[in-house]
Amino acid sequence: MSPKTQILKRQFYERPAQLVAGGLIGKVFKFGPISGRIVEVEAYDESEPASRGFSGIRKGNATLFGPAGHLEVYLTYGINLLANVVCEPVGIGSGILIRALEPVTGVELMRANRGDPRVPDHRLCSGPGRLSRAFGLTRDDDGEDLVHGRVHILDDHVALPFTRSNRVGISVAQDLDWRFYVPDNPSVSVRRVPVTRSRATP
DNA sequence: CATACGATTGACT
DNA sequence: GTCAATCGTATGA
Repeated sequence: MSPKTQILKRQFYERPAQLVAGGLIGKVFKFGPISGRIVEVEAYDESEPASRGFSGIRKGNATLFGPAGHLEVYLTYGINLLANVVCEPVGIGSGILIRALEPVTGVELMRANRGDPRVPDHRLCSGPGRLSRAFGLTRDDDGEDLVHGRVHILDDHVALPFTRSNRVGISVAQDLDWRFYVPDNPSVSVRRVPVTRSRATP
């Protein structure tokens, strides 16, 4: 008998981002009728310069410094909303970027939200901006409580094997292997990640 | 004020 | 492969 599906508890999130990140792989991100299984995330720690928390509390990142287990939704490139899971106790600005999901329920709603009927299932949530759009997230969802609010992360006891690489799309701290993803999963974002060279080719 | 620039995406050569 | 879209925030004159 497998244990019952449950919402992840507050204490799950009150840990360093690198630890929570690995724990999120295989969990289910759910917003109303729409849900997807997490297959790619990146950890961002307050102490390193690629993190939005690195420079302290600012106008747009207060949620990140709030209590763990909340969702931070923020705009990048003036175009895309990205979703962060807040980690660590109040006052620490660390979190996890959800980068890709494998659609589970509400696939046609996702396609409608994406606005393109030709998008194949495995591309609906294959990127941080794409999944925010597929789920219909808005800036009003910034600060949503993942434990008691409308957006949840569920544990249905499905374990997926995952590996790590360096993170995508950043210009600093590129050496940290804080991207966690399920190898060969078709929903993982396809952007090429710069290879971390331990030694430059001569 | 002016300007630079993102934890990206989609269109195009 | 290259590049524009688009806008809130940060930084400097």
